[in-house]
Amino acid sequence: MMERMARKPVAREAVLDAFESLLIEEGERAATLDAVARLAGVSKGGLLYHFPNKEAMISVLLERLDRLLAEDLAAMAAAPEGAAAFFIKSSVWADTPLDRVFVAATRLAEVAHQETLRRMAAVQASWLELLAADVGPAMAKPVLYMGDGLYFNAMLARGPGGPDPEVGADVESLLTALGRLRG
Amino acid sequence: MMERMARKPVAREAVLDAFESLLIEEGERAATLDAVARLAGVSKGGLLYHFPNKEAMISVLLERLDRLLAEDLAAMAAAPEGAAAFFIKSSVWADTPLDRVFVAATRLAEVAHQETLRRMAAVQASWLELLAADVGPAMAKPVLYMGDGLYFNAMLARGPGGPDPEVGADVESLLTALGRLRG
DNA sequence: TTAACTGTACCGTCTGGACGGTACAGTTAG
DNA sequence: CTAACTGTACCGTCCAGACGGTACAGTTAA
Repeated sequence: MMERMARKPVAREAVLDAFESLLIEEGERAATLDAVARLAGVSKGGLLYHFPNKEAMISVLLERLDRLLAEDLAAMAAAPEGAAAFFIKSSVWADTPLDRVFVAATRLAEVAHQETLRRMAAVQASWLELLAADVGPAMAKPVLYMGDGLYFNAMLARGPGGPDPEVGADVESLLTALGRLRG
Repeated sequence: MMERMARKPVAREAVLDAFESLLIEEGERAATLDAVARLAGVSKGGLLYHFPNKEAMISVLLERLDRLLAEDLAAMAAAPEGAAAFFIKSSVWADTPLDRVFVAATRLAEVAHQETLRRMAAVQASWLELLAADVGPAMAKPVLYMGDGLYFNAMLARGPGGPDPEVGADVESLLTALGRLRG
């Protein structure tokens, strides 16, 4: 098979990972092109070779989000414990690839990045649909909001290198609550 | 009564309100000193006359938050429908002074502003305490998270001049859910 | 087989603008 | 007279992005 590329673009993935990390750990303001290039171990020129501008970097990150989210939605729909329980459990930070892109995207949404906001809204709608199929349309929003609230609080709790709080007990109480909502 | 000031510092409140508005509607990055001064109808020199630096502006905004929050907590504790129902109802965006400072503070927390993060954590703890007194310690977190999730989603839904979604139905379903959690 | 060439994957530097903040001289109004 | 401003000019830093290179893998043609 012929190789179209002279060398493998190792920098490209490294840059994307670095961008994601900076968004997660230090917020959008810290995720400058210079900082991303530095963390990725790439020169700024090299970064801009792969991503002509910052917007392009964001857009590729959102593609990564879409891809991982599609997998997650499939798993949620097929979860034996039910979509709602799956959703609650997966609302806790576990440092999975999906968690990482999702939080990174949240950082962008926070600074009112339009395209990101649109995608996040679509994501919420998808989740709501699956939840409604599981717990009924009336209780879908309460469940969605419980999960989102868990996420929200975990995000607020992040300091610089802050230890992730013991959310295990929280998940337990949310699952108990879920049982009551199911009635 | 003697007037110590030659004129009333009208600019001061105007600046603070403008800062708040910019944080809410356009995010932290847009809330630059120049932008704040412009929106407040004040010169940049005038702004810096009252607030020697940006940090000072933030700190006065957080004082405003503390003040309004203390009132809200008192109302929540005394609410006839119960603290939890009061909390859910007040988790919806109503453009009250408290809503405004709170969302503004959230924007600062989002960019990892340390002092803001500390205050927000304290706020959550206060709410949790009152909720636990109302619905019991086991169901306090689920209720807290439902309210936070509502807030979180409202924030994500904000576009430029985006119409606030019909959250009335959401509140209804959350109150229904609250009833089941109590039962 | 090898020299000439092509395209990809980078590197390092520079520029123009924005931002936070300083300084300070003047103006208005109680 | 003094507090509350306005307005402008400026500084240092940081940032997005442009630009001109370099290194080298693969391709082509003599």
